[in-house]
Amino acid sequence: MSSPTVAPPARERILTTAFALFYAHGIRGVGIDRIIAESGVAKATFYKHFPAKDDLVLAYLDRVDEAWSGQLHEAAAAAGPDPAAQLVGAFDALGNACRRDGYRGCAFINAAAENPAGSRIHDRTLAHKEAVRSWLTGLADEAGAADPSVLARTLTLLLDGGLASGALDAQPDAPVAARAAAAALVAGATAR
Amino acid sequence: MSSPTVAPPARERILTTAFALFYAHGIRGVGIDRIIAESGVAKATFYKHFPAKDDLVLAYLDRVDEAWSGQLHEAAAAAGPDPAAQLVGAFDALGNACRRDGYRGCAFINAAAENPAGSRIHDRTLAHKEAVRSWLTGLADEAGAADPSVLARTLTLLLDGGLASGALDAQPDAPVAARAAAAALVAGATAR
DNA sequence: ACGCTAGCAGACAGATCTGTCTACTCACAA
DNA sequence: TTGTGAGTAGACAGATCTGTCTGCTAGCGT
Repeated sequence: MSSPTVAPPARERILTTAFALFYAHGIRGVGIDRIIAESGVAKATFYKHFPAKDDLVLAYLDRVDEAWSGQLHEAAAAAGPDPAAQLVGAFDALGNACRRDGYRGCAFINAAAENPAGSRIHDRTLAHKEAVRSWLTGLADEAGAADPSVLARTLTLLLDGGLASGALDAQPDAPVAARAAAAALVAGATAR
Repeated sequence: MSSPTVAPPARERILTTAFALFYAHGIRGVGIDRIIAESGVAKATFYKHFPAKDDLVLAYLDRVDEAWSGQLHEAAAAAGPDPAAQLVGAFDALGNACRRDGYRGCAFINAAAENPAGSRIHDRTLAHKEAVRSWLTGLADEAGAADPSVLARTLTLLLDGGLASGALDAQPDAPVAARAAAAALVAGATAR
């Protein structure tokens, strides 16, 4: 045992609580008061760290981005050094995510669904998806794909489709089918 | 010409208004008062037709289901009599949808994102997705796919992915890539 | 000892949202 | 003519939600 659980800083508590609540109930479905109550923080403290609810939402999305990108990269890396194998291996992250309890789809897609097109939240979602796609494009390029950007785009479709539909029926065949389709498409696109 | 368009019935006006507003701003983003005001209906009338907001949402989703299924079937039929070609042709509906102005993704996915897992709205979404998938499974079967349910599942992933990500960046290459991938997968699965 | 910063506790204002309820109008059919 | 059904107009209750503001406490460096 180390120190007697010193102190969890207020900002961190808020963010952790918001992460769980936003994801589980949707952004509009969770009020500031509830976040305040469940994170055990004073209202003034909350508004010192996050001047408006949207600021908290953005911080939440950043945390989601960090987590999801990490899982994607890890899964890809676990597939070994071959870029083509990494493209397919990334889909293991999808399977893991869908299997997790309380899984409710892609937090970014959900957030974008609740917010108008020009909003900061919508833009952040776009940036996230773009980052994933450009990472996949890089891998596809290394793998020698005929058209890396098309392959990457196609793979993001499978990924997003798996994220979206896996949220509905919990049946595990969605990520399996996604992975298999990815393998076929990667093989087809890199065949020489 | 039949009857001279007698009167615009209240229920219909409500539904039309709700369709536009819910889709554009999200379900939680539109209040009853606004629907009342924009459809030019009295509050009592509204609550006579729809005892609760959720009832209106359900009616809205039914209308969406009708429209989207219709477009899917039409696009498939336009591809001719060959079931394999129909599976690919269905993706033209995706392209048309993404190209439409004010396109904001799949109304069902968006609705599910705003509502908890056990809700009637969530269930309705599930039923819709299930209906699409079983229709695709039938086509895949007719097309002689080795495993019709896996092919259908894979195609729904591409479809949902296109619906979800097409909502973010308006770039038209998503539906194009989806269609191309569908063609490749259908060809691969039905090859003998 | 002093002041600064971080935090806690909670009242409060103002807006908004769902749903109820009363009262009136109009068309139409018995 | 009289009743019924559908609709209009809008006040109202009660909840909830965001954001502000006032006080108080406690650690910490100087």
